This record gives sequence, C-alpha cells and structure tokens, in this order.
Amino acid sequence: MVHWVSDSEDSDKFEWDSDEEDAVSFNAAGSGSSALASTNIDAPGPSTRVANGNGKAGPSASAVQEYVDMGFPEEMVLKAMKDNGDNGADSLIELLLTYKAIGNDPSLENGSASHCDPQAAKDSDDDDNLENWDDDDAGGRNRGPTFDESDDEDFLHEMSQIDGKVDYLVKMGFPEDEVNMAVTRCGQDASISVLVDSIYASQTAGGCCGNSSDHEDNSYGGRKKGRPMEGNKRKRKRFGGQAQGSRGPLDGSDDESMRLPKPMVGFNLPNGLRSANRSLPGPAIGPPYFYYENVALAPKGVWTKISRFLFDIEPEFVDSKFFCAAARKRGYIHNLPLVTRSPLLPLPPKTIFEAFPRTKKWWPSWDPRRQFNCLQTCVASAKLTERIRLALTNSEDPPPVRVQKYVLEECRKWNLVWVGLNKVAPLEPDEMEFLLGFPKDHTRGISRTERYRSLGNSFQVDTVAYHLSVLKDMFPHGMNVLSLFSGIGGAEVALHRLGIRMNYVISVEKSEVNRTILKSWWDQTQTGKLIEISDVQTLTSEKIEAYIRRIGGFDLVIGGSPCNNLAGSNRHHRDGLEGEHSALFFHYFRILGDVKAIMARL
DNA sequence: AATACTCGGATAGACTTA
DNA sequence: TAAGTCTATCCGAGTATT
Repeated sequence: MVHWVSDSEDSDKFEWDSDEEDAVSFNAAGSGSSALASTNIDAPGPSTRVANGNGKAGPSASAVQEYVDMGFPEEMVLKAMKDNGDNGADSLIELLLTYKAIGNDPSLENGSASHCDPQAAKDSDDDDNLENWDDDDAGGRNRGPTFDESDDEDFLHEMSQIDGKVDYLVKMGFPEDEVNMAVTRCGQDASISVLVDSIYASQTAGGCCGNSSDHEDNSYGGRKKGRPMEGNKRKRKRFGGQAQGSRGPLDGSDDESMRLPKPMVGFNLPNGLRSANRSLPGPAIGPPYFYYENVALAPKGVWTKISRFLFDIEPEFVDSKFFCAAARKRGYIHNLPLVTRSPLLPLPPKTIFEAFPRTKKWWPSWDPRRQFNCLQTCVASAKLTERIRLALTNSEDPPPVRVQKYVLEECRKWNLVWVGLNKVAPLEPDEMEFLLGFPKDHTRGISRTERYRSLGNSFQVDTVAYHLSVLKDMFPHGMNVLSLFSGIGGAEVALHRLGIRMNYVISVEKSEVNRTILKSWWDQTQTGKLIEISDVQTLTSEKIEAYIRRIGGFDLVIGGSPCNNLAGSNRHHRDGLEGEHSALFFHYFRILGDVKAIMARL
C-alpha cells in the first residue's frame, strides 16, 4: 500500500536519523575523514604525469568571441570551454546555459540576460552569496599544466596522477593506513582499482606479498586462488558484517566470482514472505542515500569488485520478471532501508497475455513463453520475421519439431510476439515503454532505432520504485537528487510515480536525445528544478560542493552504469573494471565519495 | 558438450543536407 | 552532386545452465 503523504506537512529538516536498523549517525561516521576531503585533488601528483599530452590547443580567440557574441560573458565561455573538453558545440552551449541557469556567473549582475527561472530564484534564499563555484579562473587564470591536457585522459589515468586518490579511498571508508601501505606497495602510479585490490590482498594474506606488478599487466582476474582464508581482524567486513557462513550462496569464499541467487528476487518482494534485514557498515550510512545499478551477468569478478568499492555492501540481485512481464536481471547496491517497501500501483501485468491480450489469439500452443526475455537495445529485422513467416506457411499445422525449434529460438532471442497467422513481430517502442513502466510516448519523437536503444538501456521503473519507495515517508517535502547516467529518466519517473517531490535534480547524461526526453517529461510533470549536464567529467568536486551549498545537499545519488562491454554480446573486448569503460563506474564512485565528504563537512 | 541468454558494434546502403 | 547522417543487417563471444 502506498502512502500518499501530503506535501503540506511542516517538518523542515531532513530526517537522516536512522531507520530502525541503521542506528548510526552519519555525522559521526563522516567526520573522521572529512578533514582530508579538502585537499586539492586538482594538483598533479609529483612527477607522475603520463606522457600522453595530445597537443590540444587551447580555445581560440575567435571561438571564444563567437560565444561572447551570443551574450555569454567571456569568463564563463573560457570556463565552459575548459570543462567541455572535446564534446562539441552543442554540449558547450548546454554547459553555458547551465551556468546561467544556476546563476553561476560572477559577472551576471543585471538581471536582463538572466535565464534564471522564477522557481530557482524563489527557492534560493541565499541569492546574495552565490558561490563562485568555479572561482579558479577568478583567481589565477592560467593555472599552468592542469589546464588543458588532462581533460581528455582516461579517468583512471587521471586518478592515478593525483594525490586525492588516497582521500577518495579514505572517504569511502577504507582505513587510511592501509591505503597508504597500498600506495607504498604498488607505487604512486597505481590506479585506485589496483590499490583496492592490494588492500584486500594484504588483508587476507597478511601483507606478505611483495610489491606486485599488478598494475602493469591488467591481471586482476588472474589471481584466482591461493589466497589464505585467514581473516584479518581489521578487514572490512563482508556484506555489512553479518556472520560469514550464514550468507548462503553469496558467501562464495574469497574468490573472484559472486554467485547469483536463485530465484533472483532481491532482499524481498511485494507480498513476499521473505523479510530480509541487514546491517550496513558505518561508512555506508548516509547521507546521501545512494543507489547503484548494473547488469547482473557482468563478467567474473566485476560485482565482487564493485561491492568492495561501495562499502562491501551485498548487491541486491533482482530479476524484473517478478515485477512485470519482461525479465531484466540487474544488481543494485544501495544503502536504503528494506522494511517498509511498497510497490507501485496498479501492479503491472506479469504475463504476456495480460500485457498484450490480442496476441493470445495468434499464439500457437507450441510456444510456451509467458514472459519476455530481457528487452534489449536492438530488435529483429523485418527479414527475420519474414523468414519465420515463410517457414511456417510452408509447413503443416502444427509445424514439424525442427521448424518449431527454429521459430522458438528466434522468438526467444528477439522477444517476438504473435500478431497474425504465422506472423511474428518485434515489440513496438510504446509497448516497451509500457513493460518498463514509463508513460506512453515517453520516448516518442526520436527515431525508432534510438527509442529502442534508449529503452533497452533503461531501468525497469516498477522494480526500482519498489526499492525507492521507502523514501516516500522520509521526505514529505521532497528530495534533491543527483542522477548519474540518467538515460531517459527511469529514476525520476520512479520517484514521480511514488509521489515523491523532486526539488532539485542534477542529471548527468551523455546522450542528447535522452536529455531531451528527460527535459520534456520534466517540464510536463514537475515543478522542481532540473539541471542537465552532458559530461560527467565536468562534474568536479568543486562543482559538487557548489551545488551542495546552493541547494542544501543531496538526499539521493542514483545511477546505473552504462554497461558497454560488461554484459551480453560483444564481450570480446570487455574489460571488467580495469579498462576505459570502467571509468564510468569510477566516476560514480568518485562523485559519491565527494558528496559524502562534502556533506559531512558542511 | 550442447544450449540459452545477453543495457553491442562495424558496416554497407538509404537517406538528408549543403 | 558530394559529403555527412541515419538506418537496417549481419555478426559475435563469454558465461551459466542443462
């Protein structure tokens, strides 16, 4: 049952104090590390720059002038060009508009050119002390070597160069001395990922491994066995500190793989009898709440590793087939309470026939499917459905087993539905919207291919909303949300459908069509303020702090990792959590750490 | 050993724009 | 008409399950 609490109640402060199971004050947890949080992570590490300077020239005078002519102050243009990197003109303009919208520009005195919408002006009670949240160009305009070259470098390499990586790990709850030892062992150049490996290796092995060369050979997966199992007393407790051995299949010793639960129902389900409880480790407890999603069937070791980074929280693996008519196996790592969950109403149909009754008429008795497989980003070609039609019309009824098998195989592979005699077809985009819990026509207006791609990458709204439903009563006055890799706004739609007001949403999404979709939905349904950012790299810790100061903090950091090369097909150049695609996860990690540290400090 | 499943990508051709 | 953009098609491999 959903609680529809009116927005008019009058308790002004955020209630972060502990649901019954997590009775640790976040302030206490966060203050220890906060002193370190303010070190300058922009400063290059000592002699560790990679020799990758791609001779990129700074912004040309004429290009700057072009945007100055459009009415943007020069300082703002220079800053935007720096932050934008190589992302092109559209992205640059968005950035400029974002700066303006949030009132970032120090030189924006007369309101004549202001894009500030009235809502934002009204909500902010501190207009006169707007942060110069990019005051680096106010001070020393040419900060020398950090200005240009590093923008394009892979994030991991960048992180390898900066002193701040130690701080990030400390911020996220790793013991400081162990982090420092890991740096000593692996060298200054080691990536964060390697450092975490090293910390765990020494915790379990007693620190006898010499300075390994792990970081050079990308060999995370190669260290499979031979780890002594003696627990170290200071080891970060696995999965929130429950007694090891009582975890069932998830306590898969210390090897790299994490077994998926069967059935994949998460910690609990609506109306389910399973009532789960868990205790979170202190550093994991908010603020903010966070919610991270990724494909469940990631390559070996990936989930173990992600979990290590995120406080060793046990992932909640859920198949959305328990929420709707399509399977979707995903893992979620979050620090939300579990006990007061409630599903979205009305409950969506859970079988194909309930969802699409008209298909029943044409559904052959030898097709046993009652639910869809995972909705993907690509759909079957017309040629395939025509081949199927021909194969069936050339057979008697029922067709021979060979034909049945072929047709069924293709139907399962491509999620085909029966729409006529011997006629199958892929799901329409609006049917996928429906299955995923989005409003009809949510993605309408872009090309068909792009709709499929965006939807295939999206959240299943009912599943996510079920997990987020606990927030409803905690935030009767609404929430501030940092939404990373937002896609078409699955998280936002879920919160909205839960009746949770969103005061501010800062959304990071690379794809322009996705940003357009989210913005358009937002303008139709929301009264809060949406700020869209195209490039996650521009969300520096300075900016995060400025946003936090401005809007009063984030209540939820939510994001799904774009899973390029992590799941499904084309895994041949996947790279787990070592290569360039993993940079996206580390952005999530970095930003969450920043938000936690800054909020604890302020 | 065979089978099922998977938040993808390079490419040629169709289409649109300058 | 050439160049750029979008679309449809084939093509895949790794992991888990049977």
